[in-house]
Amino acid sequence: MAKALPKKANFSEWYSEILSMAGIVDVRYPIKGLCVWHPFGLVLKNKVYLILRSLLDVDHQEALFPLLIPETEFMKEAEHIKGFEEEVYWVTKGGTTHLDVPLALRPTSETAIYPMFKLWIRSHADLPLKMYQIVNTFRYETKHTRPLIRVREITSFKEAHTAHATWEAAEKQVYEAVRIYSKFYDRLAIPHIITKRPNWDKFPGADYSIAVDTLMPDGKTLQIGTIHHLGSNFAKTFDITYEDVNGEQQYVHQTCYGISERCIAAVIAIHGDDKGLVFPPEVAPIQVVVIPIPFGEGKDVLEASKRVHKMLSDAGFRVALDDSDERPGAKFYKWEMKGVPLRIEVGPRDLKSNSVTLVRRDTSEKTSIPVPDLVPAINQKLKDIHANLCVRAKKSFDERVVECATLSEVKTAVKKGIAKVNWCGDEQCGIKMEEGTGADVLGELAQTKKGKCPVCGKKTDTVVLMARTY
RNA sequence: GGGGUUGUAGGGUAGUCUGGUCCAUCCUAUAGCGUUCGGGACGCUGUGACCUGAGUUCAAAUCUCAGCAACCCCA
Repeated sequence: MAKALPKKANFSEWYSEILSMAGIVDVRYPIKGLCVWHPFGLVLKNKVYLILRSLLDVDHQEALFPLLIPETEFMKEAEHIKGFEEEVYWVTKGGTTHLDVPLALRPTSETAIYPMFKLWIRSHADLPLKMYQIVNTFRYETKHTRPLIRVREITSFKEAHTAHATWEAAEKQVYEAVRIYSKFYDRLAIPHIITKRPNWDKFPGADYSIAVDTLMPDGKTLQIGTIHHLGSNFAKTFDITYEDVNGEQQYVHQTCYGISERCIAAVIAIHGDDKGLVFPPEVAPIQVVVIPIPFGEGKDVLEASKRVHKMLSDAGFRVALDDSDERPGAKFYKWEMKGVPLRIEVGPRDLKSNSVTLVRRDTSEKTSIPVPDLVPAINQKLKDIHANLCVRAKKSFDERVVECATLSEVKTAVKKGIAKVNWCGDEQCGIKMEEGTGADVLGELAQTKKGKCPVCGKKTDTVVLMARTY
């Protein structure tokens, strides 16, 4: 028997094994925190980012800014530098020549983009300006790195940057970004929760930050998106102004919001099971695999399999025919591990009745489908699979979100998931809550509920989420 | 941030304590051939490794130091 995948209950081990066994990434690249996307993993990534692009392309323009940022620009925004200074890679030499101005490898691109915004924005007619780019960014992570989750090169950072005439218009964009991200994760069947990060945890240089978190199988939360209201902080630093209708110069108000390949980690971690990957059909690199079950010479079966393959391919499905000479059982295991949503078995029994056997990855349900009905049947099954993944993931998520009134309740809840607890809003209390439970305050929920702060006992309506985080 | 452990074929390991027996063991992978094939087949014949550098020594996978990398624990 081939090497077995560890059970998903041992999540850490399962996660790193499946990445390598299924061919998502290879972590053996000889620099800490960097890894290589395998072709199969890259197709997955591209399918996922296609969704993200389609949601943004409605009213954002895609651009591409350079990787290097001169120290002189990077150092302009004081809070921003402080937030990143320990994590920046610096280029200090060109060949053998020492550079007078060191160049930063972007840890994020505000300081690359905003000097250009200054040149581009002249009048209120130029606003709002909404741009995004999908690029690699570098952060010298000192904590333990983990593929797709905590890396030193983020290979696929989608960062959007917008500029608006007023603070209120920028805030409206924040809500719009929340809506876009929420829709994105719905398409991936990833349950998620939106909070406003506490002040001590906001993006360096922002007025406030909103975060999208999901819950991993081991009970830790994963931040899978952030949205920042930058106010006019960067506008003042980079002198980004526009002429308003009265002919006066005003600072712009900005937002930025980002999603990284952590979204891929979430898809893998949340939908996968003991047999391997499970993909929502929309992003599955292969949606249907056709497996011939030969007998004797096996020519008839193979011919029939080829016809099925062509029919599905012509119908627009991403379909593979596995006519290698492994045994059928070995093929079943292999394609299940790779997360293919539907398997079609074509064998002598099927041939006799001009039908095929259709097997779902998520439920293992088997059905016999007459060949003429195959295309509509597959369309329906793929829809059913997506719906089932949504329901299944949501259930597992909801079961692990627990309302708590005391710190000891929080401490118990965060062993398995997320604790909901009241908070008076005082930073000192927030820090005590973190210290007392070993968990982090994710942020405030928009919904309120009457209660008391578990530290000072003050009455409050504010509810925060707490969890152990990645 | 602090502490610890480890590095041997594509992956997992034995050998390291006590230097020579080791052109290195086993499982897996992989190539060829044959028998197989409705849930991880089997036989035969092959392929393939001691992290990098320096040191100690007649002799280093084995001992020492440094680097790089991986993992674990604590804050």
